This record gives sequence, structure tokens and C-alpha cells, in this order.
Amino acid sequence: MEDNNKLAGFFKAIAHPTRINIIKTIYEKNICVNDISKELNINQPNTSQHLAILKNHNLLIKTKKGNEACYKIKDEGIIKLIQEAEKLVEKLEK
Amino acid sequence: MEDNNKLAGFFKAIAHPTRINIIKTIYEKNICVNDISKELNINQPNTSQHLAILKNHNLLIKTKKGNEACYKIKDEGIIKLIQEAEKLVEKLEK
DNA sequence: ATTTTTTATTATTATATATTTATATACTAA
DNA sequence: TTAGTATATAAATATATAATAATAAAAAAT
Repeated sequence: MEDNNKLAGFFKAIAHPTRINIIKTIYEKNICVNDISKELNINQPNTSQHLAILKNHNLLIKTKKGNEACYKIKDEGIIKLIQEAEKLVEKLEK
Repeated sequence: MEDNNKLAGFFKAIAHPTRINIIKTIYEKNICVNDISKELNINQPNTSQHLAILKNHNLLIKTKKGNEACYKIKDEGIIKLIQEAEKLVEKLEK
């Protein structure tokens, strides 16, 4: 039952359209904050904040190159989980 | 991208410890509000509210017997998804 | 008919999350 | 060293979610 808190925290981390978008966008990439910000058309601080939330839940890995910060998916399991959730949502609608 | 809103809404629906608990508890049962309320030790209005959220996201099916309302899991896919999420969270911690 | 039981809804208050704006830090380049 | 670029953090505001308490609605039992 206490584990439900941890799990709920994980779901909360991905329960945001922008963060789902970030995960999908950086999949198979190692991409820096500025490029994510431009590509998704969200401002820099908000981008950093969402990235921090995902990183804090161990979904992303951060590396630094000079003054740039690059992020990538830690484990592709999150991609699979999102895909399965998408299928389930479709199925549940019927 | 618009689909991310729908998906985020789905994750939000399950991103709460009590609601995860409800899903796990009523799995393979058809159980009325009062019994859920007692079993999980949450008050009746709060129980009804959480059930309504899950039902609104098509996760539960509601039936009425006399003056009782019974709820059951609509599709066991949600159980599988939760189990996979639990495994993933464990894996990500390492 | 009235009371009891069960559930749902509404209103209130409390708490959490999100977005924007401003500021700070770190590194690079001139 | 100063100016520029990239990122993070903090503060302020707005919005959303949650929990409790109060009320309403529906059916059952007396």
C-alpha cells in the first residue's frame, strides 16, 4: 500500500502533455535543452523544469557538454509503457 | 500531439495512491461503494469521488443492485499496465 | 408515510501543480 | 576581464486537484 505512493508519483511525472511530448521527442536522441525548447515551442525555464521532473523520477539521464545540458531517455521501457497506455486508452473508449 | 492530452488525462486518473489501491482492490470483484469504503478506510463521499474519476476514464463499470452501486474493472489491461509500471519504477531506481 | 440505508453531488477549504517572469550560475568567446 | 550563450533556480501568480463537511436523491424497510 505504501508502494502505491511511489507508483502514483511515477504516474504523476508522466501525467502531463508536455512531458509526454518531451519523452517522445527525445527518444533515440541525446538533445540539449535549447533544442528541445525550440522544437516543442516551450520557453526555456519551463523546459528545464519539466526536464528536471522527468530526471528526478529517473526517466532521463543528463550529461553536460561545455555549457550545454543534454538529456536522453534512461530506459526505453518508458516508451513501451506509453505505447501500451495509448492502446489501452483506445480500447477503453469502446 | 493533441493525443498527448488524452493520454495525460488517463495517467492523471491513475496517478493517485487511493485510486491505484481501488483498482487493485476491486480486481476480479464486483463490489459496492460501502464495501470499498470500509475495506480501504476512506469515507463514503471521497470513495464515490474517486470511483467517479475512474469511471469517467472508462476504467470501471458501474451497475446498480437495489440501492447499492457496484463497480468492477472494465478491462484487465489496466492491471497489467500497473504491474509493468511497478517493474519499470523498480528498474529505473538502479 | 416516515425512517433508514446507500450513494451521489455540491460547497468549502486546503494543498499541489503549472506557467510566467525575474534572477542567478556556469561556461565560452572576444 | 567583459560580453554573450545556455541552463537552472527562485519568486509570483494562476490553475487544478484533493479532502472534508453538508446536503440531496433514490431505494428499502418499517
